[in-house]
Amino acid sequence: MKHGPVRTVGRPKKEDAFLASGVIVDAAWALVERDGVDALTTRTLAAMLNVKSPALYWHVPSMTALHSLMVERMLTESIRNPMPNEAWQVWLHDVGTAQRRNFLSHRDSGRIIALAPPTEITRNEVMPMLMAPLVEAGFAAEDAVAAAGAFASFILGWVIYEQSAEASSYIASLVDVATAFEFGLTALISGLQQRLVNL
Amino acid sequence: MKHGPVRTVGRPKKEDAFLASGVIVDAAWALVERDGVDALTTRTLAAMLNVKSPALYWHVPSMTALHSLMVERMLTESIRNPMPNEAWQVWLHDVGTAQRRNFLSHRDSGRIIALAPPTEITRNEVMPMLMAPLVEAGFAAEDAVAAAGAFASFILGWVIYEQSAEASSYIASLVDVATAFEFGLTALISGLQQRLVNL
DNA sequence: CTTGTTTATTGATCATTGATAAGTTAATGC
DNA sequence: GCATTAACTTATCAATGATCAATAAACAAG
Repeated sequence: MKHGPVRTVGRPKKEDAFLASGVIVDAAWALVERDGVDALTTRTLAAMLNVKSPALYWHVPSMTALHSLMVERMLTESIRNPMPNEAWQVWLHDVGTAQRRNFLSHRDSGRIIALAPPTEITRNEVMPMLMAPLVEAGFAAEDAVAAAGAFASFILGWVIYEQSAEASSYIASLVDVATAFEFGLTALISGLQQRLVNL
Repeated sequence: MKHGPVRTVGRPKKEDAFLASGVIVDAAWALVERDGVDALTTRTLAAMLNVKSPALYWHVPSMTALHSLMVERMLTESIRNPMPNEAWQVWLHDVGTAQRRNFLSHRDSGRIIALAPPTEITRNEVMPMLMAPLVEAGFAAEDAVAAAGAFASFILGWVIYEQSAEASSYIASLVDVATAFEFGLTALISGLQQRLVNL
């Protein structure tokens, strides 16, 4: 027995696991992946951490803020800079593929993104990380923003549909979903390339 | 006074406005557009219709079902078939522009789409209406599905970001949002065109 | 060591929310 | 006229996000 199930009021003893924002986010994803986003409540999450629900509010200001943290965690996992001499088209294609895979590996992530305001990290790290290689490739600054936005939008929308049981079973009845995504992704990238050379 | 504020139990008198699924959907959108999706509860919606909340359950089985009906209403508003001799690229561009405008005119529509399973009408009417002109243009059946999916995903994702106060103010600080959307839309379409000729 | 302060939790409690059950009555069919 | 159906109401539930006061371990100061 690590620490007994009985717990008294007050500050936890030192050997007890400390809660922290990071630990909470991990538990939240674990819970969502097991039971879906509707099962993510302050009580179930707290129970998973051997804690009562008000304790969470010491570390995280609200449920919505937790959603944002969850998104932030996920986004930073699946973005990378281009390797030296890697063509931007190849890099973008790879990042897109990785992001879809990453989103899909987090159950209900599309819905969570949709209801979580982007945090500062998203704005100051993720977006610039997407845009910089495009500027490098010759896109005007505004076009790079637009291209990165289109790319992110396509992936978010796609995952939302793919994670909806009804939508995805409908699509799957018509076509192989992964192939269809691939088709759309390459189309978008080649369209961006065309906008680049036509200047 | 049309009908007094006092209402008795039981079936409503004939001159009272009947509730119906369509009326409820109208009221729901009106409410969401005024106060946002978080204000859409069974009670506020019922109050708007001069009715108590359990009455809604006679016409609509659940809140989620209502969301689906709201989405259905919106989608069918902004899709059209191509006009005779209208190039598919022009048509798709126009439909995309109209859909973004239409989505944006319904507050929080992106979030509502994200949490509403698509209804049969969406599957059996909206998607085919998008795909048919693409097949006509020469796309293979599977490619038309993929193209329509990519198109719908791009627009949904874009609107979600644009309707998020934080995301949209961030984007707007860098670029004109409508122009950026236009850029992404034309890129996607020209990318699809390229996949069509490369066969 | 004692004492006061900070940190991190619990228990109690609220207002809201989606949803159900049972009662009630106007309209409708026979 | 009478039974049935349609369409509501009132009353009520369990679940949820959130707040507040009480509490105790940890820690810093003297």
